[in-house]
Amino acid sequence: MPGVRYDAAMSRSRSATTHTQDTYERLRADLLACRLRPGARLTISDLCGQLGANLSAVREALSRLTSEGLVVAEPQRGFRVAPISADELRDLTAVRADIEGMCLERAIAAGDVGWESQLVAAFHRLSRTPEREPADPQRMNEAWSAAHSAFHEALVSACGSPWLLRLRAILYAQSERYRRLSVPLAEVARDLNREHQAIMEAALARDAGQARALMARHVELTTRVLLEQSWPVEEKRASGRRASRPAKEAVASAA
Amino acid sequence: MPGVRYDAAMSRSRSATTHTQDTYERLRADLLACRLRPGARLTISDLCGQLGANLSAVREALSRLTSEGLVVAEPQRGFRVAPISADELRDLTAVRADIEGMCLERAIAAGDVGWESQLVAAFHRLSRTPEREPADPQRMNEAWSAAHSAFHEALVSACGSPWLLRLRAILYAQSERYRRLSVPLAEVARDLNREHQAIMEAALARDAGQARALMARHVELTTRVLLEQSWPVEEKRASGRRASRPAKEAVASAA
DNA sequence: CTTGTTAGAATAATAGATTTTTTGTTGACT
DNA sequence: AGTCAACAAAAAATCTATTATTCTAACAAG
Repeated sequence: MPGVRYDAAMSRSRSATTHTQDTYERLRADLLACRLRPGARLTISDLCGQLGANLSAVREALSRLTSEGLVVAEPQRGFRVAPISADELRDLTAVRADIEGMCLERAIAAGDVGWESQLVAAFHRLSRTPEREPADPQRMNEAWSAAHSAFHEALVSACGSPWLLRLRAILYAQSERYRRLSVPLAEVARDLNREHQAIMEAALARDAGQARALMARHVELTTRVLLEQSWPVEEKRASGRRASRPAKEAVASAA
Repeated sequence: MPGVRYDAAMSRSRSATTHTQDTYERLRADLLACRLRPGARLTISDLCGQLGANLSAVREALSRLTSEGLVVAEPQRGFRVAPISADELRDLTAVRADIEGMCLERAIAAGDVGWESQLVAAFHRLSRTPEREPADPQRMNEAWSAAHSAFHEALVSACGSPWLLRLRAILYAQSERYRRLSVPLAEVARDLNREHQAIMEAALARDAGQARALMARHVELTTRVLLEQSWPVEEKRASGRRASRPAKEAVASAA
């Protein structure tokens, strides 16, 4: 009787992932997209409702996010979304420019034709994806965000050092939150495609110095845009709401 | 009646920290000291018994350690101590040499006399602490380990970049596991005090180039010692035990 | 003797209930 | 009026029970 094999296949496909893992990924996406606002209190029971998960799952997911620096835990007072600040942004940008540069240099030294091809493909996809939601130009297009991440990953994928790539990934995720906040601000002004293309061409030409310089400028430009806006992203504490919403500080995607 | 204030003070002192936090710290210490061996299966219920904690606390602690790369989670199969390998050690060492160098360079540029004093103090303590347990020279002295960590932290504390220091801390912790494994191997052969002193003196002399070079050599030496030992740290799988112990792969401190 | 199957035991994942701690509010007192 | 303590409501932390999955090993068939 082949019934058993069938059952096994079903159960395996049913739980390729675990409930906690799911919750973690959704929370992480909400954090990176700033749908959960920096500094906001994260009430476990609310999150359970919004994500359809239970206490344990949410708590575990938040614990993981704590070590990633996207959430902060305060001993008997629960979790908050990690705050942001101009100082941190400056620091983060400087460090990220260095680390991305190191990765890029190694990738340029070690990359083969497979790396080149994937890079070209990632650039093509990115350049053909609109940066903002066609319906609402204030909002970033999720597909663009994914393509942008994939392009930067392709650039450094031949780096050869798992640890360097891991550090890079941490910094990229942190920067993503700030990038999201800058989107509603800088309307146009900037030709991102040209910047990306220049970095790619320097990389393909194996000009490590030029590639690093362009990458550093690319990373720093987003930061400058955000810092020049008189820093409008501070957490507003206890400001009287206009009664249009309940007293939720944070609004997740899964409501 | 002042009874209330008294109660409040008591309850506050009773729970300066949370149970989960405790569990996390103890597990982390066990991991860094390799009392939990790389690759070993981490059975939640066993850990509960050894640490006197409950499921949730252990699970949360393990989740945090997962993002730190000290533990790996396998979807429906629980947690394992993160494995080690010669390849990873080589990578880790190279990256850590770079990052420590960057931190050191910045600290040398920015450090004031307070930094110098703390560095001298940390070196003094380290140099007066025996590296190995006097009773059992195969085992590393915990106090030395703490002093070593404090010395390296003092070296870079004036770095001025929280993110760079954070990356450094991740890499330092990872290296600590390998360092522990190398202790029973390299009997003497090496004058660590002299190495540390040389780095300190270069730093105090504000010779960034020299300090970086010495730091890199320092980091790489431990690695070389370990790699030259024909890599004796692989996880032994399912080798028949001599029946002296139960089938526990991992033995924690709190048994 | 090897390979594959299956029942049972062990363990991980999930869910929910209970206990502490914090927080916000009311009311007494200066 | 303003300050401080007691109380009540909310939320976090802890603990326990239940369900689902994996692992072990015994057993049957080739």
